[in-house]
Amino acid sequence: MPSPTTDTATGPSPAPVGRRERKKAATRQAIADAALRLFLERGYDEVGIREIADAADVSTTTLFKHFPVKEALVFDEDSGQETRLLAAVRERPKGQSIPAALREHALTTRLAAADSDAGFTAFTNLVASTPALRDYAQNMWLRHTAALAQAIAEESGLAAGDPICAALAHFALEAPRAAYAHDNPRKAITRAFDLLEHGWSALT
Amino acid sequence: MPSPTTDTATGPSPAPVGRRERKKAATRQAIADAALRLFLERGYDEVGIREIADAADVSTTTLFKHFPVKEALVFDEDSGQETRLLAAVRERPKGQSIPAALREHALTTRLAAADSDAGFTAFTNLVASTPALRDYAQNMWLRHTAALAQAIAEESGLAAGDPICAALAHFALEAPRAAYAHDNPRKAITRAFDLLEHGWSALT
DNA sequence: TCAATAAGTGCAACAACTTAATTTTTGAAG
DNA sequence: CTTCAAAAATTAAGTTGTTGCACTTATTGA
Repeated sequence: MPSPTTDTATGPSPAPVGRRERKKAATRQAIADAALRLFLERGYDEVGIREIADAADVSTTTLFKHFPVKEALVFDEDSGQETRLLAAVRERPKGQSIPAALREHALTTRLAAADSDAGFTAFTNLVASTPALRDYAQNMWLRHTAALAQAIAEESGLAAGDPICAALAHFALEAPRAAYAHDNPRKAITRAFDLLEHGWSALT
Repeated sequence: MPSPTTDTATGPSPAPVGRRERKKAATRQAIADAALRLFLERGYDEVGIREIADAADVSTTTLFKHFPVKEALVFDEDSGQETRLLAAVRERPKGQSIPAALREHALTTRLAAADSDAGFTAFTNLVASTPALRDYAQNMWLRHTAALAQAIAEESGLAAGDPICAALAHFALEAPRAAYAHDNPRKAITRAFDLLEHGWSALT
């Protein structure tokens, strides 16, 4: 689940270099911010594309150059999340196991986004209460697990279709979700990944 | 995966009684048939709603009274499928285990639809090659597993959220899918459900 | 027979999205 | 600094899925 906030820290997001790319990124961000604000204020279905474009002071065509469909406005930095997730596996320190890398990623990136962000709950509610967004998020989640499963297969040398890869990918993305309901998410995540780590090392 | 063909046999579908309901069913079928024919001929995205309505000789308003969204035209009898699936579990003969009931249902209903229907492959290809339909089918599939999981929980007396129910539901719907790739689907299904049956009896 | 109800119609409208032609902005070469 | 090609944004005019509304027609049950 992507965080709705603006990237302020110099995180792992590819810092735009030229003025051109910086401006483009700024426009994109202005659109996403305006959209999220309006959606949270009045609900996803009550806000039209034109209105968002007006609020961000761009034309609707420009809006669609940045976001292919309306739903994508809500899951703005989703593609970045997936990139970082795959990077966490592919570029993990030598000697670190794949589940360990995933745990680290879950603890740093995902938990940090969740509890530093005050609007996170509101965001989650928005998605949960809007059918169109629920469906979109669900399919997004499936694409992420598929991509992660493939990356795991490549990194571990297992066959691309091996169900173990799919299962690990599935659990690794499900664990943080389940942990939010827990009173101590940090601990819940750690223990869940302990389980995965043991199972993984036994099976590979 | 639902079969695209018209119901001709007196299957478990609730036979319409009054003239009114019969007519209604007839229009619905006319629309679905026209839609599928056009989609197979020219592709999902190349056929508009208005064209389908014309082909079925109804107004677009009427079309949407029968099918809430365009995608639903393709998965016409999906809701019936789900009903029959749940019924197979809930109304199984006394003494029959849940996995056994699911196997029977897979063997009769689902396999029968698949290899009796010449257009089945074309239908599958249509869905697989159209992103909108892939996504829709995926979400449909998830709703089915959720519904099945709940039915299994009720029938077995396990807690509603028990992961075992979700897992059995998942595998029971996945098995026939995987079996189509096999050279002898009937045998593949039977063996897959043997596995589930043993696991189930051990765990409950 | 008659009134209630449900199915179907025609049309206009809206919102999401596309396309094409045009203008502005920008990075960099001369 | 000027010039120029490409990227980004705009304007305007569609197309398409989907809905609302006012209305007709057919079926049903009393």
